[in-house]
Amino acid sequence: MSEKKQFYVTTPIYYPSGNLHLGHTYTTVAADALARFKRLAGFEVKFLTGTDEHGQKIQQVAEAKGVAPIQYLDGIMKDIKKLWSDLEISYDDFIRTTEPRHEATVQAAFQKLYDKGDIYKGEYEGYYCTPCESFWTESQLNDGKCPDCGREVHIAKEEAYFFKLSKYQEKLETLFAENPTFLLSVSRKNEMVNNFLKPGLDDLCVSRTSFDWGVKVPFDDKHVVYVWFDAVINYISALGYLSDDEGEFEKFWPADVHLVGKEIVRFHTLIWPAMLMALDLPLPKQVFGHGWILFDNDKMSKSKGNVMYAEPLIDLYGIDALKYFLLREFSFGSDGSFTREKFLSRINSDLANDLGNLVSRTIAMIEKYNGAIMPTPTVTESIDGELKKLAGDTSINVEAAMDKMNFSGALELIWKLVSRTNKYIDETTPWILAKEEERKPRLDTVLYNLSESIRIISILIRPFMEKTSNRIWTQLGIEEGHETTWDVVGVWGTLPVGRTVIKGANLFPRLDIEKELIRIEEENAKFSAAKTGQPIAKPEAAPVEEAEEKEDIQIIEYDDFTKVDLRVATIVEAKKHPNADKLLILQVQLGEETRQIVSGIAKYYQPDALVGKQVMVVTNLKPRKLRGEISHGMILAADDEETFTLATVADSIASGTKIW
RNA sequence: CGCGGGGUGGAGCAGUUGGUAGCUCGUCGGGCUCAUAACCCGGAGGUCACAGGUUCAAGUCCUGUCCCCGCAACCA
Repeated sequence: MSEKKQFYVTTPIYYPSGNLHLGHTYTTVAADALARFKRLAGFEVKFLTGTDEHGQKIQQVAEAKGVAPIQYLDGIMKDIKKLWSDLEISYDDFIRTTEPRHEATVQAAFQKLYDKGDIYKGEYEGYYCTPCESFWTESQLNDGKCPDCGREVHIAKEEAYFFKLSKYQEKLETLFAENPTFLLSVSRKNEMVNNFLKPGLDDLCVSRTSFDWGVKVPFDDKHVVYVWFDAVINYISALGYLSDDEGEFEKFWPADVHLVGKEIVRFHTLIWPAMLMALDLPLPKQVFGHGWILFDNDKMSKSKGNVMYAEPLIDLYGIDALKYFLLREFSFGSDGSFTREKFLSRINSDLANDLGNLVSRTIAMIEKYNGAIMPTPTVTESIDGELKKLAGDTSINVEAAMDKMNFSGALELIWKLVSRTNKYIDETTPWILAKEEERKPRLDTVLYNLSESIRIISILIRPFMEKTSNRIWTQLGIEEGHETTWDVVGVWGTLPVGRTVIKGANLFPRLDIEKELIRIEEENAKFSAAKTGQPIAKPEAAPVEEAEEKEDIQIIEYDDFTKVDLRVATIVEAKKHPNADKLLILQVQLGEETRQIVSGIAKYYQPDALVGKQVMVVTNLKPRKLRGEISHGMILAADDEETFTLATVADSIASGTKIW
């Protein structure tokens, strides 16, 4: 009678700035699979996700929209929760940092550290980058600009509270030295140690006075708590730390693993552990910094028009296909590139051909050869041994892979069993056995073995694809019960006989790749347009400012079209942007006028090659600075996966001529 | 010397504490016909970017070189 073991897994709390894309989905799906796996394996699981709702940017965005921050947040929250619910994410708790239970813990923790002397009052003077909400030292600046975003910084001085991060330097060094699996994957560890730990840690400024959308410092309400200090506390505030009821905290802390994206590893492996040390709390057992999902090898970004959203994929192919793909295709530690081709080919080969077809042919044979009744195995042959052995081993190996967060490895192992089972059909040739009456007992055994293997597979895939798992059970004529538990996943012969099997619809119909490529693109574009009010556009086209909240732009009136002033321009000068790799600064002739346009075409054109070219230009776009250079208009161009080409005119014509 | 990631058969990727390369797709040939034109078997194809070094042994450690990618808002 042992108590259930606990397992606590978290995702980052997401910053609710708009629509979550496939990248966010990735982390959460991974956490979900892990949580489901652990539940299946008999653990008492706590799976936490949430949103990070404080900070200057939220305040600014809300102000721009003329609503209170919390109203703005409530709206976005609905979308996020809907996405998780569409994906059937099995979180146990969803924490918002604006909830009283969280704010109370933040304040209590802050107070505790202040009382202890690990937070002290000081004065901060430095270079401040407003958009990044970061102070920088002079040596950190890049050309006098913010090293993170490249924009202007200004000297700011403020009274502030500091956390004695430096005090924990040695302890952190020891942590990394003695606990090689604290931070995975390994490359990230080197990054932390080399870049931050070795140079030495400075005390961290943990309060701000420049805005007030945050948790008030309990003993000094001019200050709000620094968003990162605030944010990481969520992992313990959700458990009730320093509240009236610390039951959950005692039960689940320390966390077994924090799943985080690679860009926030620093906060989770230096600052957060130091905070916990200061609070005299045990550290999370592991932080896993996973890679990004790129889109066609590029970081997803709204303005690049290369954001892939989860919703269209779910609508088109279902959540199981998406979850399977995300966790199977990519290696969790490193970056991976999403392409529609990969996605579709995975569905076809792994899900339709291998798994779907296996179930289909097996059930079809039981219907055909045994009147749809699950037969009783009686005649074992040596050839069965290999299948049984692999089935038994697979669950053990899958568990080991999952413990290492090796999701793709786990699925690969499961699919080895799928393949082996398909092969078993070829080896045993049931259709031949069926021709001879006296071999019926052997046929029965073969059919049973196939079904048993499928039963085992259905349990193994359950953390990743619950819907499919359920559908397989229905086809096998079983329900959730003894035979579907993890305890008997590797126990051959558990599947009950005598049940009626039901041949359902194909688990995963084969897809016509060519057609589906187009559908995905269309649906994603439609979704993106509906969500953001922006059509897919070139980078320099996006006047990002109040880009949200416009109506769907599918069809426009003629009058709308005439609002766009298109003209022929002649490029008279082109040079590289000094502070940007992708941008060229062009001087173009528009009739009498010469104006500057910054264009993101450096990748495709040499500056010299452009001079003299006539191009089409949108002249009445609101001017905008791009990396410090004013851009007054936009050059039109077309591109697909292979080619990038400027839109030009068929014959030479005077610059400045209007285009209709 | 801004920071970081990476260079492994045609494509996309794995390669744990160093021991003579694996997977998926594709391709070529064969088998089978229960099944979703699916499944099974076999073949071809890699001097693991390059050059040094450590070692009995290196894709896997060290040094150097070359090349590719990302670094505006937001953000896993």
